[in-house]
Amino acid sequence: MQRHRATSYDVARHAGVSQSAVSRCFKEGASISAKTREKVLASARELNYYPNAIARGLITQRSNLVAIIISNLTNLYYPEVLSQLTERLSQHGIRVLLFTLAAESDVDEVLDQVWQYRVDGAIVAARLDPSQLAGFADRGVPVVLYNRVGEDVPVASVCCDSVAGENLLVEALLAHDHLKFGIIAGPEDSYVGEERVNAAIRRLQVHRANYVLVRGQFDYASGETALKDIMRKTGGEIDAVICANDLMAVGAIDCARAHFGLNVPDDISIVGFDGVGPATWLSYQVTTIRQPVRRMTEAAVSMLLERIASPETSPEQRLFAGELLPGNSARLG
Amino acid sequence: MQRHRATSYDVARHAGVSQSAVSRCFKEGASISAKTREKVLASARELNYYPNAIARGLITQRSNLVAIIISNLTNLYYPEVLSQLTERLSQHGIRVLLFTLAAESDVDEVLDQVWQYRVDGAIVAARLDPSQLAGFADRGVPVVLYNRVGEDVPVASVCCDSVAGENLLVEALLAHDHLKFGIIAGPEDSYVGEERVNAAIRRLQVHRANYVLVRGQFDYASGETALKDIMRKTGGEIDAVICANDLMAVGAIDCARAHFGLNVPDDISIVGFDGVGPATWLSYQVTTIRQPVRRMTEAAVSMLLERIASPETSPEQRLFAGELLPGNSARLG
DNA sequence: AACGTGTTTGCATTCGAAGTCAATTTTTGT
DNA sequence: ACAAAAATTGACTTCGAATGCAAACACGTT
Repeated sequence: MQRHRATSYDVARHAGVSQSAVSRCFKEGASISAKTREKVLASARELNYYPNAIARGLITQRSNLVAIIISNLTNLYYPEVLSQLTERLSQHGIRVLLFTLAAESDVDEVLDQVWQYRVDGAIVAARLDPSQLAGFADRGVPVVLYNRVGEDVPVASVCCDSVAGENLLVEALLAHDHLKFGIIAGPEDSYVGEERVNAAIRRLQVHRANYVLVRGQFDYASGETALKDIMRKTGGEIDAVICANDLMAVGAIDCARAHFGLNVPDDISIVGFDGVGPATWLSYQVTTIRQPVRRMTEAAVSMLLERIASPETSPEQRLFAGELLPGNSARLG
Repeated sequence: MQRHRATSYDVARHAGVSQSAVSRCFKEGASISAKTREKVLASARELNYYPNAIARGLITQRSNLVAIIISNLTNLYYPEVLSQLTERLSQHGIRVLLFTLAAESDVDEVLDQVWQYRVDGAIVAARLDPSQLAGFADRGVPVVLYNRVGEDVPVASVCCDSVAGENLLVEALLAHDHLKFGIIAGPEDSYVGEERVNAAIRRLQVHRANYVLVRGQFDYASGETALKDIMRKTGGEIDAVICANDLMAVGAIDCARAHFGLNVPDDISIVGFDGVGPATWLSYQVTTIRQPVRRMTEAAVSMLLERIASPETSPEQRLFAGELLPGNSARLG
């Protein structure tokens, strides 16, 4: 039995029916009598037959595969997103073809592969330029962007509202006598990173507050070094640091305490974004915006399924408000 | 161009050659003249043709897909493993079909899907019983287990040596006057969890040391509650806590500090296992065993590729020693 | 010009399941 | 019991690329 895996013909022969009958047994609502069905399923079980999804995909023009393209799996926020997306898709009988990117700008190499597998759709958490988006449109492959919107081109997308979130944070800080700000941005090619930082800056400018900006890489280590940079640049004259994500906030908090002997939040306030696991750990309790991950992944999957079912569904942006986690890393009360 | 994606026939017609010629252009080392090749590739580019991997898979009996089955993506350790595996496989032209499990014992439901997609191989970080392993063997699908070994059945596997690792930790603790131990285990259905805990216990027994055991779920919260349990059960008479992974160690450290006002490591030593990111953060600096993830993923991928190329390659276990990270959460000096 | 060698090329078939259509069986109504 | 309607069935074709085989071609020799 090992060399040659059973095909529908093998099962048909074994059950004394035609291949068509076997095929129909595995399709919901196909015309088949209960008796034949039983007979076929028994043979299938005996021969260890599983329909070949590859062959099925070829004829039905539906691979039941969805590509998930994701940039920083190591970012603590994405693993949760990924596992939720996978779980939800799998409940709908759809498998996940995973593509990871070292940097958000590496999408191109990956897309070639995506086209070859004739995926039914894609969920993308990476920046796509208009020509890349056109690639999806040309091939009739629905996409849903995750935490990104189509630049210039309308695309279906699910986002957590960066602007509203940063406004909440900045307003809260300003309302409690913070005047001098540091900002720890993400890498320049990150969409969310730029969006969050720009939102914060705009808000600070409205209030004519001062700030210095330093770039990090979204990881713990860059939170540390970025804070050092900020302290050096400002001579320690800093009330609050706004970080583009929680992981850098955590790095900055540790650095403030260990390296500068500062008390967080009494001497310095540090805020993040995401609401990932470590943000709520007792040592940090980061003041941050928590993204409603469950609702967002739910939305992404249902939007995608909808578009797979009817490709002409028009683009839609779903913007979810984040929740302010007061935490204890900022002086807010 | 959108409705109907170009096929090799379209390209053939456009370039004025046969379909065979087109096919040969996309195969390394096939018999094709430079001139035709150019012509075909030009047409392919113009028509936006990408070979259909589904159709190719059907005829070649190779899907170029590998299943990765992984249990706790939220465990901080696995995202890194997953992204490295994906990256390495993708360098060999192999795509990843991802299957996530809520609990390690849910494998069965997932395997049905795996069979349907005719994957060329699988990397599994979940417990497989002999009958499940037989399923792979029967179908000639090579498997490599990650951090697990075949129970009763020999299977290719890559592991970090739990026994050696725990021995290092326990010996170090015993050598520095720790006498009363707490153990925070993982869920019962976790392979690595049990292996680590059993190794630690055996070592403690050799030295006739006392211990109490409490079960957690491998997450931060259960590290906290488990420590509380241990403190309650022992009335606080505890020198060291051995945790089945870093995440619970971090939870326990925070709990010891915040809830019991203990100083780590002066009042209590807490050790973990994995060497994940947060373990090295300044607030924790967990004394732990770091798994050589890069070497392990490299080994897993190359073992799998080897077995895909020659299915008769006999089972092999590769056991990697972990490195003791002294950290600063245990009194070892 | 005829021959042999080696390279390109196209034809025809194959992979495994799904779906169309016509033939057959079963069910229903009278 | 019989015709008409409905349900079930099987033969055959289809999806798109790969490949064995034989035909066609290029090129160098004599």
